[in-house]
Amino acid sequence: MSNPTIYDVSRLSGVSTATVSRAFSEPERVRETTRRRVYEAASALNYQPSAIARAMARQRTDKIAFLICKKGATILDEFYAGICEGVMRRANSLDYQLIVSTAEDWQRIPQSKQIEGAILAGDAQPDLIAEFQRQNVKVVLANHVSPGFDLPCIIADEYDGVRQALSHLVAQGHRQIAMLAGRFSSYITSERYNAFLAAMKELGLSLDESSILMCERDAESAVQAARALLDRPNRPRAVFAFNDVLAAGVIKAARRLGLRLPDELAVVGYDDSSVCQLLEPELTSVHVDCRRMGELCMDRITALLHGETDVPRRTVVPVSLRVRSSA
Amino acid sequence: MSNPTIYDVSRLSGVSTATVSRAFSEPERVRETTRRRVYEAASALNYQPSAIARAMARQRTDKIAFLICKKGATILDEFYAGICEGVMRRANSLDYQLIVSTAEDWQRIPQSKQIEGAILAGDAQPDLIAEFQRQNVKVVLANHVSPGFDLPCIIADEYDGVRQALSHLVAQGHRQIAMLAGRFSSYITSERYNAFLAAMKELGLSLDESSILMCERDAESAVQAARALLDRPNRPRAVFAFNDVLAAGVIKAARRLGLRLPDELAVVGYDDSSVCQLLEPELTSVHVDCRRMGELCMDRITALLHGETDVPRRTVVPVSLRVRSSA
DNA sequence: CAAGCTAATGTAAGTGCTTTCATCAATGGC
DNA sequence: GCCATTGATGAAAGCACTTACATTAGCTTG
Repeated sequence: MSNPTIYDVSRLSGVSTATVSRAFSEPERVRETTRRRVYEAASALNYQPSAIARAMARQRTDKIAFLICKKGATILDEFYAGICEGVMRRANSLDYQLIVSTAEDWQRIPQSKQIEGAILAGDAQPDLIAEFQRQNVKVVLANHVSPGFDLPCIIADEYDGVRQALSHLVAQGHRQIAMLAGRFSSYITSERYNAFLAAMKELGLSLDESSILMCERDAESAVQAARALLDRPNRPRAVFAFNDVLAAGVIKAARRLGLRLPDELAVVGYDDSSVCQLLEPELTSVHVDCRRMGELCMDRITALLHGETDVPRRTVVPVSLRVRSSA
Repeated sequence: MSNPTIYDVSRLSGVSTATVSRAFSEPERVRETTRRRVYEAASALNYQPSAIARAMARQRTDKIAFLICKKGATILDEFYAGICEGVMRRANSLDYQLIVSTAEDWQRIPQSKQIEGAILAGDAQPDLIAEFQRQNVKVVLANHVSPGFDLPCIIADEYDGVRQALSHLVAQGHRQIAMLAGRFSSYITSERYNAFLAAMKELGLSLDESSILMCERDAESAVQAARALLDRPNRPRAVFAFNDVLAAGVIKAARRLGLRLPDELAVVGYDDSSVCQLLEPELTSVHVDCRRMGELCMDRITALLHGETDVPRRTVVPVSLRVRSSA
């Protein structure tokens, strides 16, 4: 019942275990004929090298973790799922095993996980990072920058995303643009906010304090906020929402007021999540290539693991506005 | 630089490695005072037992895999992400490590992964299952039933879901109900289809061949299909869509035709995905507790791993209609 | 207080690979 | 044909734990 070991293969093929081992991990170092003998024996026995034993001997586990650090976020968040998907793809093709978890769950368990690297997505707590560094685990940050640490991080071009969105609205003739943001706690959202201020200035648009709105991060709060905004006597004709869920809220509110989109109200979202194409009108949104971000994370981790020292610290992935019918 | 081992702790605390080992894995078997000495030494050295070495010695890895088997599906599919989330939660709290991947990616890599169990979500290929069984890996199926195998599987109550949806429409006075399904290839969707036929019959509704529609699985196809349906002289007043994306397509089509919902057209979706609350009107949909499904999968796996023999083979999780404003 | 018993601890043999170093075979240059 | 070289293979020592079994310490009890 127990699995065949390298000894069984060694015996059956008549070569030493060293050769069997080499036949599997460095085939070019063993002669063609012997190699074939080994493979035959192996498949006859249905042998597969044990990853555990290998890890033990090599002192490497080929295991890395993807942790969602944003509070309350899970793999159900499309954005993080997208990054995860990218990481997963790359991890699989590089033959790394990927452990997926949230930072909270992860920290609840004392047991050492023997990972070689960790990709932290979202606002990673400094003490988590420090802990990993102490354990000599390589760390890469996704969608976050942690000032205190000198780590590779992969972020989207917030500034350009906001600029593209606003430029588009301007091109449609809008000059009065309201902004709706979820109450933000994360590095990235405040980054986006700064980008908004900067872009408004750059485009020469006046920034009316009253048209900067904050709400909770669910659609219903967005509806409320949007409603208040749209009820004003001098309501804005364009709204830039910090994410698609909020944008959907704005659209809902507009619909309920009987406004025609995009004529009477233009709406732009952010993230280009799957909901954009399900709304009517379809939502114009800033597309962020989160899969790509995930892939880059994995690339940085492997570079670190290979001992490379000149790993880029800050990689900004380009974004692009997907123009649809909401603006 | 290298991590401290059990020997270091043994030396520092003045007890044997066996005792150190026990102090960590069966604390009750070592005297209070010694235990404390061991812990002190361990924390002084910043020692953490190596999961690898432990796995090696114990012949257990505490590692299980969650594989998305549905073709083309990824962790970005909200439904699978939900199951994954449930599995993850439970896995973490039970101190199992979870490897997440798609079945395709998984099979591309020959290397043995040393997992003890696998949770296969969606239509798992028989040969994949057989392969796992051959390797003595415990298997549980999520959202799928594979007739050829005697495996625990966790599925949602398709029949009841459809029945609830249709009953609700009937309660609203509808008698002519059209159905829109994505071209289905999976076990579950055909199950849902059968449930639809059965429920229609049970409710005494006439089933007009022409009001059973199929389309591709994206929103745009649904729009096309719905448009054709709604253009008919004698158009139906209610549509039951097989999932929320299709339902969103129907709503889009209806909006474009200027129909008022739910008065002129009632729409019910399936899955209760996050989009339901973002649409206007909000989409009435059949809620499936996929997190729960994931948790149950994990429970079944652990039962199997503990050698229990009377593990339930077929667990049906209840569903419930979330009534909103689209119907 | 010795015997007997149990609880606590130690000894050492796995666990299945990798890898260093040594050995041996084969090849080529002269 | 001999010696230096290179390439292929083997022997054996880890890697960091667990655990069966042996041993010892600590109590109880008559």
